[in-house]
Amino acid sequence: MTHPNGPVRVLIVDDHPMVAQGIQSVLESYDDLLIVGTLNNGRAVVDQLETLNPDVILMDLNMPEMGGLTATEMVLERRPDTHILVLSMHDSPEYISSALNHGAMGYVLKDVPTDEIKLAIDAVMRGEKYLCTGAAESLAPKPGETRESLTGREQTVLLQVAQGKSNKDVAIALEISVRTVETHRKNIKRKLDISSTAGLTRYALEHGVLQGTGNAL
Amino acid sequence: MTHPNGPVRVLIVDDHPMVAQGIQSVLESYDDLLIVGTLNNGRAVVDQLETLNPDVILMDLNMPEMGGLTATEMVLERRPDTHILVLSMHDSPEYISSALNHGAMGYVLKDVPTDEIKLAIDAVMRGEKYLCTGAAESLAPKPGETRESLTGREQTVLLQVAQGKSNKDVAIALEISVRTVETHRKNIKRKLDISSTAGLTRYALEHGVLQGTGNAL
DNA sequence: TTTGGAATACCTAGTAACGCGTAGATCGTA
DNA sequence: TACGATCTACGCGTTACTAGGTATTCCAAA
Repeated sequence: MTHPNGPVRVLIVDDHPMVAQGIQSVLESYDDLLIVGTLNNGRAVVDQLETLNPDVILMDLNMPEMGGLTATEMVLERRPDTHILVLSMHDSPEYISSALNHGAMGYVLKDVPTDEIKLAIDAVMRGEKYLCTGAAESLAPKPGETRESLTGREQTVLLQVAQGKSNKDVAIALEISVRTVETHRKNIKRKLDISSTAGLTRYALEHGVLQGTGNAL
Repeated sequence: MTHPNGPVRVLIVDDHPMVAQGIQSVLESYDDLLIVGTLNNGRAVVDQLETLNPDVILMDLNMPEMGGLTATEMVLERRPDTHILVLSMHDSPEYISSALNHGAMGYVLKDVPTDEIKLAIDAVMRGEKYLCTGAAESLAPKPGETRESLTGREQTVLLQVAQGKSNKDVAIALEISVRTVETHRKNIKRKLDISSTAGLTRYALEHGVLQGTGNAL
């Protein structure tokens, strides 16, 4: 650690100035925290990592230029003992587990009370993982609802379908037979209990399967 | 006006505490503003309108219980000279014009610099409408892209389609013939230059046609 | 080595949607 | 009143998707 007993160096990353400002004003009142900067995209984080030398990064996910997930990976490659705490509006399990898989130490929803951020920072600085209430609930397997998870190939197909491609288009793109695409699509619908293409698209949109995709229709 | 020369009474409404806190911390530095409260849903605004007596309401759109549009309408019914300034992440023309049609005096995107909020407040208090840069650009008709707008009926059909209904379902729901639904659908696709159902769904989701709809697939 | 999931592919029949086109009924307004 | 826009509706041939299946290959785990 670079801070035997000094304040925890916190970097705030969010493309919405209002959010960044809000977090900053909350954290400024704690004298064991030092805000070393606020940035608005992932690229800037990677660029200024050495200079700012943060212990904890509060990282938004959806940002222009470079998203939070990519930035998280790149930061951890360069400085593996940085503690990354993801801040996000999205509470779907796909987002949360994806963030954790990319190396984030915690996940806090933007609709939690502001002082919970301090709890999260303390936790990750102790080396613990931290999930806010909503995030933990979302990840927990629900009793009656053992959601059958999609295989990798099925997610790929779902992504394509949600982008507006026909079965034939998907078949060409993935270099497989149309029949195969039909089978995957059939299985996806069965697993998710969705009957329409519109439903598939909404699922993909709401569960982050499309993350990193452009918005072209 | 209830404030001949006193400070402007500002009410902040946002379901994300971090955003509310951020706005508050920005506005607290202006001594001609008085923050009379922060609420997290539209219902609370309507309930406490008399008590808080705000001159300006900074209103988020997407909130649980009661959204910003409904709240705006209800507030203006009760106190027509309240100035409502919408704060939103969404920059699609549908959102913006919808907000203005519901009586909002201004529209500010959440990704603008924080001090622009003060400009917006000053503007609406002078009785002017205020659109932040991104919002104004989004509303302005683009030269090469004279987006043909959807008729009311077409929006209705689009909503149904995006909810996952088949043409037949829509026909039953709207009590019209399947042929008619097909025609509307055809015209919508032509106008928006979209070829797939998935595209329609994404358009509906991203442009707020589905606002106020539950999330059931 | 056997088992099982995943990915691949095909069959059949039926239903839905698409892409052309055409056209009557309203309604507001120029 | 005549025009334009909107909403409504239909024909017809083609293509796409759906809902039941079954089956083969591959690879990893038991």
